[in-house]
Amino acid sequence: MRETELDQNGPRRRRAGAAARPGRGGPAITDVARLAGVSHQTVSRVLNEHPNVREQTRLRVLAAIKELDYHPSGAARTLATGRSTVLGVVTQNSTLFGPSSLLFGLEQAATSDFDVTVTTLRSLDGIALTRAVRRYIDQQVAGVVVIAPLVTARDALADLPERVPIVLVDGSPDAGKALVTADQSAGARLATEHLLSFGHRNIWHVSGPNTWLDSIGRVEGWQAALRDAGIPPPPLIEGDWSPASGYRAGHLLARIPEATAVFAANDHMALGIIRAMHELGRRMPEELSIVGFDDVPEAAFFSPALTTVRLDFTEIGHQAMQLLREQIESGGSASCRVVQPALVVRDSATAPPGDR
Amino acid sequence: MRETELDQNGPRRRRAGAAARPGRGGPAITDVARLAGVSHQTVSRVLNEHPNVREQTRLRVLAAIKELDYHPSGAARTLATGRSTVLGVVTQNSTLFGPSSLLFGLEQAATSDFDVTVTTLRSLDGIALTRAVRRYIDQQVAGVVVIAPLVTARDALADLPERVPIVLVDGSPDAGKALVTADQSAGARLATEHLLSFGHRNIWHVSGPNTWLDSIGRVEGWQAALRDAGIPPPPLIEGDWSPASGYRAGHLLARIPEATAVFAANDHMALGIIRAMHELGRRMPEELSIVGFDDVPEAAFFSPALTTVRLDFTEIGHQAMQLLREQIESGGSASCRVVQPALVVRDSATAPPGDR
DNA sequence: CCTGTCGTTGTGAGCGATCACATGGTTGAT
DNA sequence: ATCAACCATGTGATCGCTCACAACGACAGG
Repeated sequence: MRETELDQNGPRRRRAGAAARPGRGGPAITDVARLAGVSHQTVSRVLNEHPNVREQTRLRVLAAIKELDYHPSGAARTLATGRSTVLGVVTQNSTLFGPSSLLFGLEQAATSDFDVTVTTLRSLDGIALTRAVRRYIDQQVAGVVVIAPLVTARDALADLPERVPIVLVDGSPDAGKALVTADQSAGARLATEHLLSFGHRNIWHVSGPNTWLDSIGRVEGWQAALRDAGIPPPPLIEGDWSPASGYRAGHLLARIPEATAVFAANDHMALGIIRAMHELGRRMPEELSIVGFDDVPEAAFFSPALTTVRLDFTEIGHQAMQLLREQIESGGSASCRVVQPALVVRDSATAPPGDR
Repeated sequence: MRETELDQNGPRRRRAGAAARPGRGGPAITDVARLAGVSHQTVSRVLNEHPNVREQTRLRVLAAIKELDYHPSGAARTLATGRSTVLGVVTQNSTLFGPSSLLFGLEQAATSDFDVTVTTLRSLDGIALTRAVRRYIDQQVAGVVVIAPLVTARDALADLPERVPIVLVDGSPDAGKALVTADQSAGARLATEHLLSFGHRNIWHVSGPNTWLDSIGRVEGWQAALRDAGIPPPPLIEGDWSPASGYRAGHLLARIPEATAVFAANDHMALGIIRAMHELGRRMPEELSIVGFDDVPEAAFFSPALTTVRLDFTEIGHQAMQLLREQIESGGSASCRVVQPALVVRDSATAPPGDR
């Protein structure tokens, strides 16, 4: 397009027609430049909001951009600058409520500034994780977010090249990277203290796998709360987040008459426990008080409605993005943000039998 | 570059050392070429598995690649070829089980061939959807997958440029694009016929919002199954997928004594119904039989364990990727794949009161 | 021995942006 | 009036790769 009056009959450039173009995607920066009657560099300046462009020129360029429906090529820009607007997110291939909510929260927080690409790993072991992050680095992404709730992730991430802004979510602070995490321990404390406040003295815990940092933190919070109340913690029942494991734990608990309350490390295990109690004809919360963790959308509709601990995943996503932006813009340091959970009180906890 | 033995002491180019390099990402194709003693074009041929390269040369190049830990720059390749290995997925920002499982299934199916980038939309209206797809096209993605379970998506996608391979998932066939979808209607039939087989004659349905294609399909299947059995369908109760809406529907149903069975359009609404029945002291399945849809992981632990319809989201993801590959490779046509659901029988359905 | 074809490799020109630097016109201070 | 400083703009190189085409040698057929 464009060809001024001077060379109207000269040899045609590759891009002839204005709209339909054979080879590539859309119009290029030179097309805009020609239409606006400026150099490609001036167009580039307008695109990048460089201050030293006369307002009048700016508007001419903007008009040309609009007329041609021009969109700058990310590939070319990446090639020229050596950095891109793509964010890599590494997460685990699971439909667990936590990780998948986190992903959505992150995506939401990144909108418009960045393009988010996701790699889901079958297992979060060191090798797979390192490889995934390396691949992102090779692709010259602007930054990487690793959702790393597993212990195994910690060590793998320690010896990663420093080349790229990176934020861990739900990981452990000692990796030396920027980190956003939920205060699992505080959440567990909230849950346990809620049960303590009803007078329960024998509060059991069904945990997640001990390979999960979330799990470890919740165990610690539970134990700490009990100890602070001068109560020695009963043995730990380890589950695997699945309702099935909660169900098994429920059957186990049913055989322990002195257990009047249980804190489950997630809502789905709590559901398993509830199910077991239903089967055995135990009444809740009268015979067993239960507190869960996560506040999945359906928790309010369990029978009894589950008292649980809520995490604001959207907030976590926002914090992570903020930390990442800081690093991208100013090469900032490895700070750490902790998001506090909140107790959601419903019907699944009450005073123990003896108290009534 | 090039510096043969001749100018070894000449002025150093930007990239001096083999491994550590200041400016950009890693070694470039020319570095590999130099080390292997061939031209950059030969390296390119090896990278792209061009047939006419002598085996010996090939190996030399491969060795050089390995030694330098060279990774080709996606940006440069995209710029040069005009196409990339990035897949754009457009979905809705929800943590609903279906959409999010779909996303994971898709990601899994794409692994290694493509990089998947996700755009989550707050609402799937025409404008937002079109814009998201356009943005992907501007970025010269290799293909686009749209998870479009809403009616509103249908029209928006009809008048989209043909420039890019595109596959709809969970959309409607009349958009004229390639499509992978679950046979919602057949699933609903399965559920309804299961209830019919117990002798139920008065089978109600709690549907999803009528803006969802899934929802519409399930309603149709339910009605069709009833009509085939010579039973006029009772009025439809419309929910919104949430357990809360199921709960309300449950209370409504409780007032209708002749309703002996209900088919809920998803498991979480089924949970809401169950919850309402618990509250009202109705026994399930004796007083009300329930069948759900989705088979969420926790459905087996509802009380009663939920009979439901399962969709294989991994399969859907695979099919979508396959369709997309066909289009990318051969510019193929707009074929359509339908995945069949399966009934998962558990405890929430039994014969109606009168039959016992 | 000349010529044509094929397999293998190299050369140079893009792709579409940015960056470093050069240029020319205004200003304001000397 | 002179010079520096600054603004607005343009020029050409460059990023790392692929593409089109050229070049070269080997080997066949006339």
